[in-house]
Amino acid sequence: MSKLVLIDGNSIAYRAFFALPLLNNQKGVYTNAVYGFTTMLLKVLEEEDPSHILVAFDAGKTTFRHETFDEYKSGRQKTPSELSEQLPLIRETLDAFQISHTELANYEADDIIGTLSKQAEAEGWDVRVYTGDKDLLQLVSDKTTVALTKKGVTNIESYDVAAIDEKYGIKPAQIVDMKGLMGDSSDNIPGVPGIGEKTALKLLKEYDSVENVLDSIEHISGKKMKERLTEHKKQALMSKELAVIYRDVPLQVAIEEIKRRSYDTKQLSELFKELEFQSLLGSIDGAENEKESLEDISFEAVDTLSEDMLKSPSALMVEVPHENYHHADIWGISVVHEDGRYYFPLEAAVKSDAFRKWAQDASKEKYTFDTKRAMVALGWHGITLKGVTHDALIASYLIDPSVSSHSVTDIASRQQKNIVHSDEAVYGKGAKQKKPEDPDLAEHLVRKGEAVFTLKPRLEEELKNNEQFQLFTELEMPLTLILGEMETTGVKVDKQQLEKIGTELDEKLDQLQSDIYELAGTEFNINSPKQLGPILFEKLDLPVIKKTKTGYSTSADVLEKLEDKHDIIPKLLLYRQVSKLKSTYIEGLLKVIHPDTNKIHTMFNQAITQTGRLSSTEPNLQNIPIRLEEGRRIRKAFISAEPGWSILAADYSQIELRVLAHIAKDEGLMEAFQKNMDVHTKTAMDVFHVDEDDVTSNMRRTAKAVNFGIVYGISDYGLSQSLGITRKEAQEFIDRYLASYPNVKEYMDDIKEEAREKGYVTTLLNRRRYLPEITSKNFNRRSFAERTAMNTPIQGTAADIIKQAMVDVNEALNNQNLHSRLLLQVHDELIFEVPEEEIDTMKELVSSVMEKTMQLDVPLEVEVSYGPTWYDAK
DNA sequence: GAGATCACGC
DNA sequence: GACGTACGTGATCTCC
Repeated sequence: MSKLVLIDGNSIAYRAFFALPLLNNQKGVYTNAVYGFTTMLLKVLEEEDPSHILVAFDAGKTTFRHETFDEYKSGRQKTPSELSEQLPLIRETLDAFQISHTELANYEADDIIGTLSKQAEAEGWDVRVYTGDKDLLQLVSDKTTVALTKKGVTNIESYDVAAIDEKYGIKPAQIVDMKGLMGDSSDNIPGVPGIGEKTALKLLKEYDSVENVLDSIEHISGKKMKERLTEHKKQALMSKELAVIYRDVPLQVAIEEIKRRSYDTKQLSELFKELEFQSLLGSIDGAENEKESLEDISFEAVDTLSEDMLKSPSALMVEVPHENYHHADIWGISVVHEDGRYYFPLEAAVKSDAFRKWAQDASKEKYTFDTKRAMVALGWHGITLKGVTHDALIASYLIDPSVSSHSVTDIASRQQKNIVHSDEAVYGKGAKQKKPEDPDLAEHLVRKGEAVFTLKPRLEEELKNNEQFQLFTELEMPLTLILGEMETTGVKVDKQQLEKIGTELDEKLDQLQSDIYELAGTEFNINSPKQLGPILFEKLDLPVIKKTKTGYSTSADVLEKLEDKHDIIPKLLLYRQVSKLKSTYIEGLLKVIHPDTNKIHTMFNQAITQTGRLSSTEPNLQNIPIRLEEGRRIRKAFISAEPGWSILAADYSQIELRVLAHIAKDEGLMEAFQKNMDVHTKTAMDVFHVDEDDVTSNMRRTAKAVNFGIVYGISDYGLSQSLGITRKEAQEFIDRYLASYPNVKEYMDDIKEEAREKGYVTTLLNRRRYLPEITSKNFNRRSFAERTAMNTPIQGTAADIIKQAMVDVNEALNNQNLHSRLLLQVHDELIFEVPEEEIDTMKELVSSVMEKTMQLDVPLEVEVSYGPTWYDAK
């Protein structure tokens, strides 16, 4: 059975362009529409598996419709140049896919599609049309269906005859009559003034067509309506005519010629590389097997190491293929320096005194990619890696934190050095990942080493150009080692304690579950929003507050609004809270207790966030509950590894707002900190113009939310959500805030201007974040970029400070030969384990080092607390 | 395996 | 006509 897919090229490109942020490659070529178009194309090819396919484009400005109506499509906004530039690239992509595309002077893409679908139907084929334009619904028949883009590009809604009947109550052929009556503002088709979709459909249900409606004007009720129809008779007929797709276009392509061909893998992968569509490279059949040919590279694979193979400086690659490097599986090691390239298996390294000595010698310089991974994995094999002076991962991240992949391969290709295959190409991906044959693995690791070695000067040069070299060598590189030590040390957890809490939670869950079933009058999966929605909003008939794209929203903020409407609601909220604790924190944490150490070893990602903060995974120890007592108890399971030691927590008080006060040099705000006031109360005083004693709890709550908004860069919308007020009211609070703190206002304006001029913003230590969308014509994207511009220097500087504090504290611990150990960092706090006899020293030392780490115009304040468990350190 | 929804921390 | 709202991680459900 033949199946023809027809794609409305301009329409889909248009949708893709607006659905995606304005992406561009290194050369500054915009690619978002091409990307969106291509993802849709890949999905269509896979899902439809068509035998024939063609993409139709509009040609030129005028078509035969302009002869009927010279105002046709006039008044339309010009296509943005960022989009029209991409249309040739889309055609190029289609060529690489070997998919036919065509356009024809005097006709629109619609007409080409109409003509080919007619021909295909005559042959008895199935036809499927992809477009964002409802006009094409008129082509729907027994053989033809239309896929309309709903949201974005890949989210589509499919229309057959029944679906059109359901939605509009008319036949496909009547779509043009509908247009004739209601018109189409986007094409400047006038229709009949005063008639919209509703009225048009009502008339058509009774009279079938525009012609019949006009012939029956006297029977139609309503004086106004009669007048309108009489007066605009001609216009209605013309509008209908304009909407009719012409299905006998003199096409040059014969239908047999648009047979689907297999695509040109080489051309396509080259194009994707050029456009930097890394994620799509993998989805091209054959691309992962067919590695591009790289220039030969010579190396030695050895089983015994000698000293002359290990020089200073060398690139050192330790391949730890599994995401979690605490399990220490190492596939192989390569060393590359000026005089040679070597590959050897882990066993060779472990048994080699020469390697151990070299690796542990801080004076032997090493360049790596992801030092922490290599360091921790080697550490598990008893080798303490030292002397790393350059980490390409960290360098790449500092140069531009937004790039989606910092792999060796991608860093190399960004520097125009195609000398290393992707890991995916060599190892496969996902479940298919496997260790390749020895020579292939060896060559791959050597290539990575070669890339790291040769790219080092280029990356350093970029860092220096950005004035980030100091940030790199004196902050982030030392920090990597500290994080590695923290991860290797791990945190002791009391397994029995976790299990005990788990049992209690289970009992609660059982009780809640049966209560909920009883209140609902039925049993269902409470964890499924899809099942919960209908029960709440249909069976129990509660008011619908919010919908998601797949159904009713049942999120906590919705449920809170319904709290006193039904007894089931508080039970649900509690159920959610308890089951989150059980699954994420009890079961999740028990799962990641390392069998060898009985501790939890998280991994801090130092190269992921856009602001410079760290993140934590497997498990995430930066989101252990604290707000609600029920969850806070989880912290009782976090204990010190040594008997009698304590957990000590030191947190910066209001660090972001202090940073803001410093950056903006705002007197009102600075006063709050210089006098050590409660900052939210102070904000309430300034915003509401009242004395301290007259600040109500509600005023303070509002002020706190506004401060929160400032720190996290939320919008008026975000603030309105958190305070449960209207957007307008939220904006008023923001305006009052800025009026109270004029220098903050000035800072906000200046930083936006700076972002527009430079294209990026920086933190106190020159961390950088690019904001290309700050000049976007799209209001939402531009606004988002502006909020980011205001927020990133604040949050990023706070991140700089605590990172610097970690380096300083670590140095102090070493200098004073203390046994206390840094365990965790949670954005504004540091967690240590401390022997009894060092408690007093540490209380003093940690707070003074943290407070002195950076000299701001306002004092930094640190609060220290400690106890036998993390819970008690409050 | 991917995407949607929900929830936790800062 | 577009359209989505601080970030990052993780669990579960659902559909393919």
